[in-house]
Amino acid sequence: MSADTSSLTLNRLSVYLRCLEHLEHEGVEQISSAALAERFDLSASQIRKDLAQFGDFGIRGVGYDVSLLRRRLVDLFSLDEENPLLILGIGNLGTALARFPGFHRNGFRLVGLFDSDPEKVGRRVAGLEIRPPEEIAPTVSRTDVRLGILAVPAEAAQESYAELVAAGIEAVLNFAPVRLREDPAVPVKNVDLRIHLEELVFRLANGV
Amino acid sequence: MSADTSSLTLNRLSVYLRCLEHLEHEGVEQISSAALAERFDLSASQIRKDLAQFGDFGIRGVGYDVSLLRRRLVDLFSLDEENPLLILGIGNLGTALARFPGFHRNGFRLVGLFDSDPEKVGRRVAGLEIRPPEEIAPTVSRTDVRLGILAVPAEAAQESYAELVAAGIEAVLNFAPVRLREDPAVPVKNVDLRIHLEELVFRLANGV
DNA sequence: GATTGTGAATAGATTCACAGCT
DNA sequence: AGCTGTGAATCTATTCACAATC
Repeated sequence: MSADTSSLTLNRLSVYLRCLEHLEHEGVEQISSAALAERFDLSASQIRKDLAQFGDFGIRGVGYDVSLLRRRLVDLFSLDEENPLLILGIGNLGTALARFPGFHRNGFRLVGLFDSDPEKVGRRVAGLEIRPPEEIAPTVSRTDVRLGILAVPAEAAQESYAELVAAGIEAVLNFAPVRLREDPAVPVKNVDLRIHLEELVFRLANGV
Repeated sequence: MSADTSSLTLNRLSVYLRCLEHLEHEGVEQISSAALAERFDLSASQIRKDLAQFGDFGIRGVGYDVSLLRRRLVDLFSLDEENPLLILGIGNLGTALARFPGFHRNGFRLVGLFDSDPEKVGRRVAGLEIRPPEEIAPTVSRTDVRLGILAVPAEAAQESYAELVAAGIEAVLNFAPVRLREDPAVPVKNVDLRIHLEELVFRLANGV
């Protein structure tokens, strides 16, 4: 299947999923691409093209069945299962992420919290006990967790990424403001909060 | 000046800034676009094109002066001043963001925390007292804060955005997983953590 | 009559390749 | 001799416009 889908398309599909959840909650049953675009300030032809990559989800002359399309997208992203996650680095940000509701429902489940600081090991956050990094590999074997969230300080990020790779983690969401040297088998998605602020400040200073 | 710079370019410039900070810390004084690209897995011609949009920062035959280029980028993003920020919604995520070191140095300064929950008003987080949303407007007048971070639950996001707009905030970083109906004068950048996880899960399930 | 799915057209971003400096 | 800055070439993404379908 289309493994060559761009990040742009995939990320828009996630947005459509949020919109559909919203509409289903409101009790809307059918919607056309034009109405969806109007309602959430999207592009109708882009919605159709994005969706058409994965199947004929709509009905010509009618539109899309909100609930059915939502289920299709949930299925596309394997969100019907509970995808296990672990977090390495339980500082301020790691703690907040551990408590973040979106990581406990909606297709994800936190199965481990790790920190190299012996002071933190043994504490409980969000119902899980913080464990030392040596225990990542056993957790991977036990739970089949494939996704790791990296929330360590910038200095430790490269080394911590290597620990995740060595333990068998297959993809990493990196919150450290550092460009990691990637292992080709373990893709990294970076989330750098300052990047967004910097863009907004630039635009404010330069008139959009 | 080029106010028509794409987000793609601006975000890469932020990445270059991180790389230069790293290099300066290591004591590197000069670097060519090719070496920079090699070191951080970037594209040399793209680095040159991105930088050339804002001036002739390099020296032909030599490369870029690390410290000088870093200062140019800091200047470009107005990070030499301390850009004031406020946060609306001091739950788990808002609290973590308030404590996030990147929002206290590196060109930003938190000047206000707001929450509509009377239980929370009066508590102190990261050295600031949480205040009710009515006090956003006075804070805007007093501190000239232009940037607001929205960290409220999804249901409250649209209304809270409207409060920020009404109080005179000029740009918003939205952490709620909702597409906001935007006021054309107050741009929104969305940070949806689930989007990234969903992309990674999709790629794992479909072989990159 | 309305709306999808899609090839063709346009717009935008990246890479190439080299002339122009140091 | 080496590396930047940049137009031209390529690649990617978005929008248009309409035939196919309900």
